[in-house]
Amino acid sequence: MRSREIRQNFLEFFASKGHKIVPSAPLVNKNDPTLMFTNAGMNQFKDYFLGNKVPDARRVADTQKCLRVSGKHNDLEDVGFDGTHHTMFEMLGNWSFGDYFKKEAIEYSWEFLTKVCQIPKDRLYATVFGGDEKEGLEPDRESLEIWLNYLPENRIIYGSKKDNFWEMGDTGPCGPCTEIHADIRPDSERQQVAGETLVNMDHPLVVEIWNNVFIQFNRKTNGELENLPEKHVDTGMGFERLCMVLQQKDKSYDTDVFTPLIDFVESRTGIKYTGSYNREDKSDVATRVVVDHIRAVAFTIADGELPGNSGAGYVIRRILRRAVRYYYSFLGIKEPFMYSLVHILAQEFDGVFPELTAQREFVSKVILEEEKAFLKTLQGGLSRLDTLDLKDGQIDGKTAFELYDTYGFPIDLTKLIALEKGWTIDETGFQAALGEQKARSRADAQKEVGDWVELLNHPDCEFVGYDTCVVNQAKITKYRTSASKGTEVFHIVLDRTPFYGESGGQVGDKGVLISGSETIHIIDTKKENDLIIHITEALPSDVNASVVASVNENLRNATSCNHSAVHLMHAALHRIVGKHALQKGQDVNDQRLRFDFSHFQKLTDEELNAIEAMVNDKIRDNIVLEEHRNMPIEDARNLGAMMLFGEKYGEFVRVVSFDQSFSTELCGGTHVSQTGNIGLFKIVSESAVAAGVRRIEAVTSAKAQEMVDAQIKILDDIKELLRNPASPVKAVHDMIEENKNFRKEIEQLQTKLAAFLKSELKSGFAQGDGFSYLVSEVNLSDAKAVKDLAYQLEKETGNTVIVFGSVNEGKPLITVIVSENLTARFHAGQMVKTLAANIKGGGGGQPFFATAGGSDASGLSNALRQAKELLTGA
RNA sequence: GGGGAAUUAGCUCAGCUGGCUAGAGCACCUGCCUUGCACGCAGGGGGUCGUCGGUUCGACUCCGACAUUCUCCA
Repeated sequence: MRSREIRQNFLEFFASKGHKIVPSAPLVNKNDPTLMFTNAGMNQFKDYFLGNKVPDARRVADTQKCLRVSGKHNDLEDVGFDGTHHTMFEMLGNWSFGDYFKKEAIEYSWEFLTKVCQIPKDRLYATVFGGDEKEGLEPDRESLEIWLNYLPENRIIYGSKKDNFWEMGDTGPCGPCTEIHADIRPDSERQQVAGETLVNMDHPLVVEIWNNVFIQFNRKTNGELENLPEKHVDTGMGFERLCMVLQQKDKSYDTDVFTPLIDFVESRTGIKYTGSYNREDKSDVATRVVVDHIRAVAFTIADGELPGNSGAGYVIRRILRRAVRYYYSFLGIKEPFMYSLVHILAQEFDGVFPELTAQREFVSKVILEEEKAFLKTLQGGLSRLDTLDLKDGQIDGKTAFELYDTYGFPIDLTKLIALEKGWTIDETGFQAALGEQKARSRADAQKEVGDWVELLNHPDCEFVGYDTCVVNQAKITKYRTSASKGTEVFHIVLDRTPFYGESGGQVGDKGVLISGSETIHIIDTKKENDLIIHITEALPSDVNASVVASVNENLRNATSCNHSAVHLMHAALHRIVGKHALQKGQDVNDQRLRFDFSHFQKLTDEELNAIEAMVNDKIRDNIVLEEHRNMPIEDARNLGAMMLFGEKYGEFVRVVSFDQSFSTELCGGTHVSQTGNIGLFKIVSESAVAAGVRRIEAVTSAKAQEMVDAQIKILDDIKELLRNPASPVKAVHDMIEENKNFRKEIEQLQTKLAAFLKSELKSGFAQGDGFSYLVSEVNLSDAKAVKDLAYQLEKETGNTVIVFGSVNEGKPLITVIVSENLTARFHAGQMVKTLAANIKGGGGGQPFFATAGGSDASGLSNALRQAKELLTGA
């Protein structure tokens, strides 16, 4: 059975059981600070289990893209060495939110695996929770009883709390789970060793394929468990592993999920993939790394996360670079390669995850540019290694770390090259240096967030800021402290608030809380999931009193102008440069707007002018904002609202349009009530932020006017300086020409003057003992000119010593030059030091040329006299 | 967010512990020789040494701030 068919069967099966099939959530998690990437199927349903949100459907199923490359689950460094670990994988899952429970869940699993997938029943085993005395938990007899309808008792195994009791965190929803394991060993082996003895024993061919979690308890802060009013089912089945079982392979890389990619790598490198898991068979390891990593990288980029040097972007960069290191070292590829796999991947996932097909060119280009950049760093590191001067054939830890830390040269490559050259590496030293670096970063990132102090049991925080900037009777529902780097701030949550929490690229509001006669400043507002957190430097003295919450309207209005302008500009971009110019990020505050979008060339001046003109047209049209707070997502889609890849949208969305036929977007931000409020829109700059991504920065309203005024002022000032010429441009142009000519003339005059000065000085040479010398005051104000003159005279005369005294801005300067053949007799540096005493100064230089400066110009004549004495030996 | 590094001619880079009036290769221009795949030879043009301060007799070089880029960590 082809993998595509397996996935399809799963979704169709659960649809036939009344499940709603939902799309996969994006890989990158934007709202949950505790989770960088989606790492399990249930992530997007977390709020349903926590009771923060009511689900739209009680039965749901999907295939979820997951990434396990950071945090608790980090499989990155294992990938390539075995046949089961992957950075990105798909998790098939079905869910019941307070609907069906154990009986149906087990029944569906059994029916799907044995009827739809046709797995022989005698190859399946189940584990159920065996109870835990410490917790006072009974064994899960209910599940056991249900299983006995399908499996003989000897193939049902009791598991420990570790394997069969699932908890989301230290507190919250939890419950027992039942796992289904498949034994895919050959019959001969199965006859010798009973499968039930191998379950959960890390046998590569007796594997867990499906976990059904039954959420029935809530773990309270004091550790007690209480029964939940509604019971839920949460299941997860690794798609690649299921394919492995159904395609009768013992490694996921041998399934058709990976073989098209492996075939392509083989055809490009000419190196045959032998499927060996011996660590020494490097090309096989490298092939697996490449075909695994391209999936993680391509899908994350398609979900809107670009390679970068912090956060999720940095993780992507590291995965891609790991792949490059492997193909570079073990597949003999020295040029960008990963990008060429994108089209195969897009083809394989066409119709499953449309975001990749739709952005194939973009994703490929981003990867190509990133590969180019890294191959360049590799080259730099290689040449640096080449010039390394080694004592006793060892690269010390500090050097290895410097290569890695500063120049980005991976340590494993350093090791490899060292090995080839017969060198060793001080690895302890390297690890020590790395440890120091980590400690430093951790110490800095140290942020202590206190526990919430709950004042009111009020789970929701109602946002009323679309309609008003003031709430008169708000109550504080909870607060906590947060300290970082010595400064302490407070996080306050209100039952109702007009404050917009930073999200969707729009800054959080600032303003005040007024409690009686006290005024507390809100310095920022942030969002954590659906919680709006007001950040203050102080708490009101009575936290139980109701407060007036008031947003700084000037800042808010300026921000709204910029946000609405972004929408108009996004729409204008689509009309002027094309539909491919999709939003890749935005940053809107009261000062300016910044908009990143996918586009492959620099925007021309004409395009920028056209965009600016179109936006200003729409501003003058004074289009009234049309806002739908709760529109079903299907209706929004039918309206043609712009939807972004990498955003997770709920069933009901907020739709913001300025003339439905012009700009309609899903958006949670604040906007002007009519476009005329924006006043004026001016583009400030256009630049590149990453491969295939351009950025426009612009200003609106008062800021735009300020900018225009400032520019006009500059022009007025220039005109005035030029005495209001008919054409200032021509006037400046003429001036530049004139200036150029003057310059040439001055240069010519200077050379003439120097020649004159030189010929005059030449007659002043005196004869010493076997050499000539010249001691003279010269009237040149520029130290460089004196130096030039001295050099030239020395060159033309030869076998000579020249001493010049000059005054530059009231400060005396002595310059001494000695012909190379005389430096044994007269050391310019020594001489100038002696002479400098006369002018209360000091100096030095080389044996043949030296200068000295001082503070007493009146001593210059003495200095020159002394110079003559020195030269004549008097 | 924190650490490290880089910024010198159109491009790629050298310039060590301050002082050899800032260099190389490629590219460009002129001339010669030749017309065989990076031709050769001779000559030449081109640099506010990222920006702004400071230390010093003297700063590409040392110190500080800023900007941009690279890189590692969180």
